Amino acid sequence: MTDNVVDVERAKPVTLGGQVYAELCDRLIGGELPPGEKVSLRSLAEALGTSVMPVREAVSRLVADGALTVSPNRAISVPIMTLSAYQELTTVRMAIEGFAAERAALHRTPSDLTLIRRYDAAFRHQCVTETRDTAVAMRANRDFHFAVYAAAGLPSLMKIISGLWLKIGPLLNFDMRFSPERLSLGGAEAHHGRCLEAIIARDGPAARAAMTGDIAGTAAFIATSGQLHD
Amino acid sequence: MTDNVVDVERAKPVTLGGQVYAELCDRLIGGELPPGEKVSLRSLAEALGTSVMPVREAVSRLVADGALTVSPNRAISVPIMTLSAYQELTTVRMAIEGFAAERAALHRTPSDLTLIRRYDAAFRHQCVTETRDTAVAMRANRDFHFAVYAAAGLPSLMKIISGLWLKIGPLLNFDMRFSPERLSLGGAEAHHGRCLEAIIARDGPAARAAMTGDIAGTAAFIATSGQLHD
DNA sequence: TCAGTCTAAGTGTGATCACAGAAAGCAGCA
DNA sequence: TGCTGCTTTCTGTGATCACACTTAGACTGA
Repeated sequence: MTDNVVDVERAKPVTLGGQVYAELCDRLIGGELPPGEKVSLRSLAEALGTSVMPVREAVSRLVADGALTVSPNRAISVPIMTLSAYQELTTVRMAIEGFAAERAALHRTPSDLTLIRRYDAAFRHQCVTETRDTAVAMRANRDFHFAVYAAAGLPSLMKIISGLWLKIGPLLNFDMRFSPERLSLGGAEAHHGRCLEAIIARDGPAARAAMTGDIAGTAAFIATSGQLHD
Repeated sequence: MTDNVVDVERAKPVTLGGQVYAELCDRLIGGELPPGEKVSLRSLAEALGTSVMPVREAVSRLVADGALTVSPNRAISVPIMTLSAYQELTTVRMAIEGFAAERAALHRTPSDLTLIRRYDAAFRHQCVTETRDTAVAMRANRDFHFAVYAAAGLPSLMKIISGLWLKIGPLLNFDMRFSPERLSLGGAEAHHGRCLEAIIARDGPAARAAMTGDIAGTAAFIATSGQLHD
């Protein structure tokens, strides 16, 4: 989890394996690899123009993160989330990301605040515009969240949250492709707005409440999409 | 992080790389690899009787977890924690493990309770006995904590906590080797007792308070050992 | 005795080969 | 048409080799 794509600022990894890891992270949270998709080391290596070695290392890390699963048949695929697993992940996210938002409200610097404001405005713009680009909107949403988490000033917590988003990403983005009009159905704009205000006011509990509300909202949205079984 | 050693129950990994990963985790949290120790792929492979390939995969995962670091010189070593990094990790631990304890108090089953009781008794026994075995005591402490976290019923949270312990382990256990008599100085027994009682009484906030108190106590103990700089 | 150089061993990373096992495609029979 | 059995391809895993780079050490020179 040294250099997840979800990190706000990222440097191009020096090692080839690291680049493949970053590339796979991008595809994963971008919804290009839908849940259940099988992944082959050799075909991926050929597609990326490298040998299997860097792909092996990247996939190994992704499997360790839980972003990919290896079947008993040794087949690698994007995990198909069950309803209970998703609910569990949502519970964990509300606790951890809620805590991060609370810390952010108490420790944010002025530069943190301008960054958060910028991404909030970008997301809000995508919500009201007619020619809505889902990918851009999702990117703005991600940037907003991680700008908040970065303001908490806890790098190791950011890495943990990155790992959580890596698991949530495929489901979230793949669903969004099929129903982009429901982007703001969970009330994301409202939650973001309340979170931003709480951070401005240095009101920790309110920031936590807004963030957990946002997560619960998107979770409810996903639950109604019918992609989850079990 | 598929199969950390710190997990309470673990199955022997089928793949050779997984076995090496488990072995390295054991050495790491057991204090056999002190902070700053350099690690070589080939020598490790020879010591474990395998080729470099499985070691490479294991080390790659450990580096991704932050349990090992690779220098700009591409040298792999156990990271030397700075004081600020340790404080940050402690903050994160108090939030996450505190939440886990709170959840455990609310969701524990009778079988969870018997397990927690057993490990608490084992740790307490090591604290009062004359012929104290530090390694056994640390093992009991770890088992107690993870029995509590397992009772929270959130597997993904357990993996996250495992990752945190992987970073804390070397420092904690290596320090303990030099000052075993201070094992109970942080008031670990008292905190464990209060945590157990809170879990029995299904008192979430009390369980969280006891757990955060325990973590803060060991953190203060480490801070006085003088191993931390910067 | 000390500084400088130069060689040799060791480092991680990437590529290629070898191997056991699992799918998949396809022919042949009922 | 539908099922069985074989064969070919493809899978991940482990081992080995190649390469650029760093580092430790001995050796030479002053």
